[in-house]
Amino acid sequence: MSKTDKREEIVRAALELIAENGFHAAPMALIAERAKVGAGTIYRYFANKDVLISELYQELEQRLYPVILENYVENKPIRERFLRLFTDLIRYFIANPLDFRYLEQFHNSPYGTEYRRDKILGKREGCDVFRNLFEDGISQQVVKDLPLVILFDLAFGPIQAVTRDHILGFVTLDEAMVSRTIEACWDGIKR
Amino acid sequence: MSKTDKREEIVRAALELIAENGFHAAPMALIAERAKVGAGTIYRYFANKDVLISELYQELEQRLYPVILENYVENKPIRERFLRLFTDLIRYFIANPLDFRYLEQFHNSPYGTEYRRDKILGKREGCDVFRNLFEDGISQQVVKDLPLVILFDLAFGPIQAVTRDHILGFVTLDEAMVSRTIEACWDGIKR
DNA sequence: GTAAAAGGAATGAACGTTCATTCCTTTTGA
DNA sequence: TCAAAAGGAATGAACGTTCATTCCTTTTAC
Repeated sequence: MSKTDKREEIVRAALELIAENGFHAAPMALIAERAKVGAGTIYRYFANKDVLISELYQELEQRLYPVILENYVENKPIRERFLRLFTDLIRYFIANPLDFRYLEQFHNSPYGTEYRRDKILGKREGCDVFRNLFEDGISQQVVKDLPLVILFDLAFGPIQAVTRDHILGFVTLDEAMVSRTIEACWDGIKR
Repeated sequence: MSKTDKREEIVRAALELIAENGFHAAPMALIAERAKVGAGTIYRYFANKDVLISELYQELEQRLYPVILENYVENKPIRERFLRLFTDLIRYFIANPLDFRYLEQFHNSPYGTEYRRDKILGKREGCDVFRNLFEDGISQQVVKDLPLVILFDLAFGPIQAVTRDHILGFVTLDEAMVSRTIEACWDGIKR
């Protein structure tokens, strides 16, 4: 096994364990076991568990962005851009439930709160498409004139909730249901 | 200090610690210290930590329900009932941020997922006002004909998100902003 | 071409710490 | 005086992390 393979195996094992049952269910020894690697080996690639968790988060973000931007076109009507962006977002998460569950765990942990604070205070560059979309929407008067944070919550809140419920099996999001759900989100933020 | 006082102190200490920094930041020894009680005393009132956590959750639910039902009237238009219910819900959480943060922590833990599964599968009786409201809305054709779970997510998703962001100081929810946010939620679920 | 030597990646047993829980002593209240 | 309640030190399991050692690859020397 090559060097990068080992790193990948560690990251994959951590993703699986944490996504499936949360941080508390992923001791380093278990991550090592699932990655088929010695416990000490993890520390050749990551300084400690916090670093592993944070780097994994960043990797997932970096995988996600290009995919949802692939079909996104800036100079289209706001509504169309919104539907496209959020449809592709839900599709990505449905196709990659481990990624979704991991991001969720991360956001609901002290790591995530800190991260969010940095993003909102502008200390960290995020995926600016969303911000641009909402700002354009406000200035074109097709989106409600509410604080950006609230618009984000109105859009991402339901998306996160329905995706979680689909992955947990509480509801089935087929293409039609995804579409109707995102239309409903749009109804919430549009003027 | 009377017997019930001690129990209350333990519950209060646990609520504070867990709400402020999550389960991992609330070891039994610290709960005991903050409650001004011996570590062993906790076990006279709760069989173990899981029981303490679950009973505290149920207590918070039991405190919440009467408050949001206080001004709720069944035979009013759906829209009015929706606005009243969710406004009172947000107000309660803003007035009781520890309760909100605790419920959030609980819901985002394995306890919470299990709990939610039981509720959705009907194994546990919940606050049926919400279900009745949405079902009435659908049958009166004023609410979108979507699965109940999705309607819940469309309504509770944003509410949870904005409340969290208010409590974390990312936005300020004054009365006007609460009202506009809940109107936006209504726009999302109404036909 | 081959054997010896070096380098460094990988290992997992061992360590110190933290935690939930238990157990035994002390205090309380009737 | 005694049973119940409270206290907190003791316990052992679980955890993240370290480090002496092994193992494997690459380099060196002839």
